[in-house]
Amino acid sequence: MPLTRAGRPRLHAQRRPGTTARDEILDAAGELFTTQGYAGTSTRHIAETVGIRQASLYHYFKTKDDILCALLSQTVSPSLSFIPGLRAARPAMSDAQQLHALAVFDGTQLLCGRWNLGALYLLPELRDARLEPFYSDRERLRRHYLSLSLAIARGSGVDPAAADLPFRLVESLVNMWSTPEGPQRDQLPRHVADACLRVLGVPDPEAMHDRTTQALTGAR
Amino acid sequence: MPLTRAGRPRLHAQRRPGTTARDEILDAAGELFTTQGYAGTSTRHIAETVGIRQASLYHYFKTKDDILCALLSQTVSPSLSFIPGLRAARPAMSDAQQLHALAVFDGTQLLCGRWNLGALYLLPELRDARLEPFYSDRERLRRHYLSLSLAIARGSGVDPAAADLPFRLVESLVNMWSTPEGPQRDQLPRHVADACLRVLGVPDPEAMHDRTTQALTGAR
DNA sequence: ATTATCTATAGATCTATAGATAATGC
DNA sequence: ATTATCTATAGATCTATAGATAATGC
Repeated sequence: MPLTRAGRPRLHAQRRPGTTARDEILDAAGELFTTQGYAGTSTRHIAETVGIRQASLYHYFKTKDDILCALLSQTVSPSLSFIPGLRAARPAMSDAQQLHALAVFDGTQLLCGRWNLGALYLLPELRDARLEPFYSDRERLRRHYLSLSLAIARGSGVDPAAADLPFRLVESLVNMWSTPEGPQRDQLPRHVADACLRVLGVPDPEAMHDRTTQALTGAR
Repeated sequence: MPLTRAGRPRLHAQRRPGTTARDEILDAAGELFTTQGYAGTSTRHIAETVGIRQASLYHYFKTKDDILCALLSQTVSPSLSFIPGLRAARPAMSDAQQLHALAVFDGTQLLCGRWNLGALYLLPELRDARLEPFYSDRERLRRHYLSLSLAIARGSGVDPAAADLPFRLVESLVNMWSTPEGPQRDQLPRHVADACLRVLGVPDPEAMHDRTTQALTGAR
């Protein structure tokens, strides 16, 4: 419980949330990268936003690129980790119920962060070799959406060309990120998940969602 | 029909399509802005891609910003101009038929260009005061999608929260731009338009599309 | 001694301007 | 004379490194 910490004191008091300087930097970079883009954000600008000198960033990150990597690694993995649990829930949950649950979880992840980090994946400037691991995680997530969607489309008779759209619908939540706070915004993932099923020809997804809740809680 | 043109000759032969130097520059900038981002593309890089010197760009554009504006102005306007024609087609075309036709047209616009210019609207770095006119055009387009969608959702009983999704679905074509050439890709706008209606609770949009074609051609 | 910051700066860029040059047009 | 290009460069960045400084920890 030290009141002050080792090292030369900063010129400015802390302005960013986070228990470590590293977290403060990531918070500032998260805001700036998602609003000004990666190339459009200078290391000086990040440092100023944190309230430290530009060179001090390099005590925590070897390069500007490393800051981006640290941010990206927070993003896709929770949704990927959600998948094994879904698999285990078979056959209690139908493909449609699984897709719905994944879309709600993934969509909530995208919307609930302090910054719109999901939008980083859509920046064309980031198609870089160094970032390949992150994009391949994301591609694995997309494939899972795709295989669930294909199975559902097969069952309903909808053209399989529609099977990429559920992933795209959830992804488009990053373009709705600025929706003002309120129940409207909180329900977006649910509505998008419903839309995913409608696109695949499943009628009445709302009722199905209620059945899912029952299946998971064991209620009648 | 001059074999050469006025002015000092270039050091390199033409590499980019276009009848004027201005068009060559826009073609190069279109490729680079959409793949490397705006801030990530230097004027030197654009000039090298065209095959001229960096300073020569400034004979055609006052600033780097002006190049971007010229590109953006090519994008939304065709879809906006498509709307009055749709309005005139009422009441021969239902709201659902109008939305479908708009989505096919708009989606085709997005996919058929030489570069993925629609993606420029999703770059966060471009939320700039100077570009406001372009974003407000785009917002007008979104509102039109929204009002058609709301009317359709009212009719089908689907939650009105779904009414923003058709615009988002069409918009997500910019993330599918790299789909390899072929019938698959050509039919994407059609499938997305179908999906727009399914999201709004319209069953069997394919059949409806055929009826639209009949209404417009006057066939039986 | 270790740590976290600071100051200072090298070297590479980046945008935009000034003015020279080499064609055509009249 | 006009035009489209070129060369050269000013001045403002930008990333990253070197090394000084001012705390705590032992």
